[in-house]
Order: sequence, then structure tokens, then C-alpha cells
Amino acid sequence: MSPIAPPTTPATRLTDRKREAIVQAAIAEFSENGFAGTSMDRVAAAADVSKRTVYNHFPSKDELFEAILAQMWEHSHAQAEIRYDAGRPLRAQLLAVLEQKMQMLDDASFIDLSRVAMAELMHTPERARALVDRLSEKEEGLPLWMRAAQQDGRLRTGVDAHYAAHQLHGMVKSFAFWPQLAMGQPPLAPALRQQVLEDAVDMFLGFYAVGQP
Amino acid sequence: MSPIAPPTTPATRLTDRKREAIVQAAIAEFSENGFAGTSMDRVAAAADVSKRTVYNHFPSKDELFEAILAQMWEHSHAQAEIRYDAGRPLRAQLLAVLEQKMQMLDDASFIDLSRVAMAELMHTPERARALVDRLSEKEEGLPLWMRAAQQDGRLRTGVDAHYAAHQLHGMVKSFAFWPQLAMGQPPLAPALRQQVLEDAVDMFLGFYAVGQP
DNA sequence: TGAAAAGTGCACTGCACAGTGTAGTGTTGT
DNA sequence: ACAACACTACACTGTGCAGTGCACTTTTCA
Repeated sequence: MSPIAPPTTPATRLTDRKREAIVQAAIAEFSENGFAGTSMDRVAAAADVSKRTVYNHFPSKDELFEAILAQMWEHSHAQAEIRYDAGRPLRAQLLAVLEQKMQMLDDASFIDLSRVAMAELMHTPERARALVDRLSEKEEGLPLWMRAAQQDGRLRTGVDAHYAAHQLHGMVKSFAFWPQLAMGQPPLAPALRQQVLEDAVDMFLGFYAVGQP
Repeated sequence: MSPIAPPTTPATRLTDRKREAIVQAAIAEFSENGFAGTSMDRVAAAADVSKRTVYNHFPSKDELFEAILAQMWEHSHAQAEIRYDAGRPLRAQLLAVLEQKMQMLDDASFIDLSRVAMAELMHTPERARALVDRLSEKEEGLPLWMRAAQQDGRLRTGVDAHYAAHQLHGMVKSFAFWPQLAMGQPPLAPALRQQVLEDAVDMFLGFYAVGQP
């Protein structure tokens, strides 16, 4: 499986190396076999660590799982917000926003995060909701951009920005995220990826743009 | 969980009633706890049936699971194809097609099928592929319609019908399917549902229709 | 260099579960 | 009414796993 975090610091201290090995092994095992299907013995073996050490770092299987989720979550954070710019064409700006979003969606580690989390949380809707809420915080960028464009008179008003943003995201995700997540399809080829992005933006602007963008 | 199949025939024979009870209980348990998280004892208890009876009907947990998948699959079949009609406005036809698709996506039992299947098959890509292939057979209607509309000169040509159909489907699914599947969100409210459909069609036609539809 | 911290191997408890065998009771069709 | 069939209760095997306790070795760092 993909090594979510090529450790930022080589982590020379033994404890840290061990801990990292455990986390990486756990990510691999959990994404491959799911939560229930993964045993702590296997994790320990895969991490080349004694089972006891695993338990010295993580008091229980659940806490190991949570820790992993947290870590993966952290590593999908490197995103700068793109702000609305009244001077640039809408098309170019939207493409930039989606390009950035795509970078995240396309990332193998993000897919893994989502897959593992979802596989487990699918059965426990309460906890799922919490995670989903945190995930959707990351989707604030586009709505903000759109509200700005609306106030600038370049996008139709009277439409909820979140709704419209969801529409645009949906067009991209249905190609570049859901199929990969749900049925393990490979990432989009660069050409197709570009096509998807441009079509989505053009379709969107054709519907929402005021005047000719 | 939702009772996928209100038995077509009341199934007065004891054996049949027992079998049905087992299947229903298994669907509920599997969708709630996943495959690994479900025990045959629990299924038996939930079905109000002795464990031995479960094993008399289904030789193993795996075969029970397969049988359920097959049954759920069967019950999501009641769909008539909508054919392209040169005499009707594109908008109305597409709305009808999507309305029909929506009926399927919105159906609790279809969601359950997808969720259960996915939760399990997410970890076994080979088998997942097979299921996905069967699922996408169900998505043939729209591409066919679109090719017909292209040949009739009312939709832009030079675009792969499957690709365009995926775009349209994507706009709908990202509201009415994926969120429900992945994060257990409730089905769309009727008003929103209608809005989603109309926006999707309008956006789509604005991009692909030839002349003013 | 020596004490504290961390890792190791291993044996062990307790539990949950898949699956089976059996002896006996209820159901069904003739 | 009776034979074939299905359901049940229950006990039982074997396995895999979460989590612990312990005596011992290695690493760290002051």
C-alpha cells in the first residue's frame, strides 16, 4: 500500500522509528483487510516489531486505528486557499481551484484514508458523521470563491454557493474520486483529467456565469 | 434495516419462511456490521431460527453472503428502458431518464446492496471489478439515448456518449447516491431532488445541445 | 558508564466465532 | 396416521484473536 507519510524527519530515535513502522504497517493492513479483518499480531509482524511494543505505543486496536486516521488526516492538509480575483477570467480561476482539489483527490494516500475510514465508519453512522464534517471543512474554499464572484456580479445570484459548489465538485469527483475509492479504479490519465476539469468548468460557467465569461 | 424484498409470494411453507427470515436478518446484520463483524449466531438469533437451520440452508457464511448479494441484485431489476424519441424535447426526455435512474439510486434497498457489497469488496479489488461491471450494465440506457440524439443531430457529436453520460450521472449521483452510500445521509427531499435533476439536465444541455433545445 | 526507558519473546487468559453431530420435536403431504 | 422432512437445542471442536504479565536484552542519554 502507499506510504502515506515519507517521514518528515528521518526519525533517528528508535522509539520513533518503531512507532512509524507500526503506523505504516497498520495502514497497509487496515486498508487491505479492514478493521475487523486485521489482527494486531499481523500488524506487529508486518512492522517487524514485537506485539508487546505495539501495545506499548497504542493501548488498543481502536486507538491504533484512530491514531492512524488522525495521522493520515494531518498529512492531507498541505493546501493553500485560492482567493477570488476580480481581475482574472472566471474560467482560469475555477480551473486553478479544481486543479488544486484534484491534487488532493488524486492522491493515493487520500484515497486510502477515505477508503479505510469509510469501510469502517460505514457501519457506524454517528462516527461517520463526525469525520464527514471534518472532511467537508476542506470543501469551504470553493463556496467562498463563489460567493465572492456572486457579489462581484459575475455569477448568478439567488443560488446557494454550497449547492453550486457541490454541483461542480460532483462533476469532478464522479470521475476522479468515487470510482477510485469505491471500485479501486486507477487514477485518471492526465489527458482525461484535464478534459474532465475543463468540461466541468465550462458546463458550470455556461449555466451560472453572467454574460460571456 | 430496509426489507429489500417484501416476499413476492407470502411463502406459506415453513422452510421458505425460515429461509426468508434468515436472508432478511443476514441483510440487516451484514449491512450493519459488515461481513467480518457479523456472526452466524447473531444472524440465527435475529432470524429467530436455530443456528443449525441457518447452516442447513446455507453451507457457509460466505455462501450466505453470496446468496444475499444475488438476491438483492435481483430485486433491483425492475427497470424499463427509455428510448430516444425524435419528436419530444430533449429536456423532457432526459428528465424522464434521470427520474427513472433516481428511483433506483434513491431506493433504500439499492443503497444497501451497494453499501454491503462495497464494504466487503473494497478489500478485494478483483471481485469488486466483477460486481462493478454488472452494475455498469445498468448504466447503458443513457449512453444509448445519447447516441441516438447525436445521430439525430440534436446533441454535439465528437463526444463519447459514455463519457457524457457519466458526466450527467455524476451530477445526480454526487447529490443522490454517494453521500447516502458513503456517509449514510438521508435521501433527498423531493423539492431538492427535483432541483438537482433539472439543474443537471439544464447544465448538460447548455453544454451539449445543438441550437436551442 | 550506569540507570532509566524502550523493545523482545513467550506463555497465558479469556473470549468469540465458524462449523458439526446428535437426539429429539414439530410440520407437511399423502 | 404415517413417513419424510425440516427445525431445534445443545454440546462440542478447533481456531484466531485482543490483551496482559514477566523476565530479559538493547538503546538512550545524562
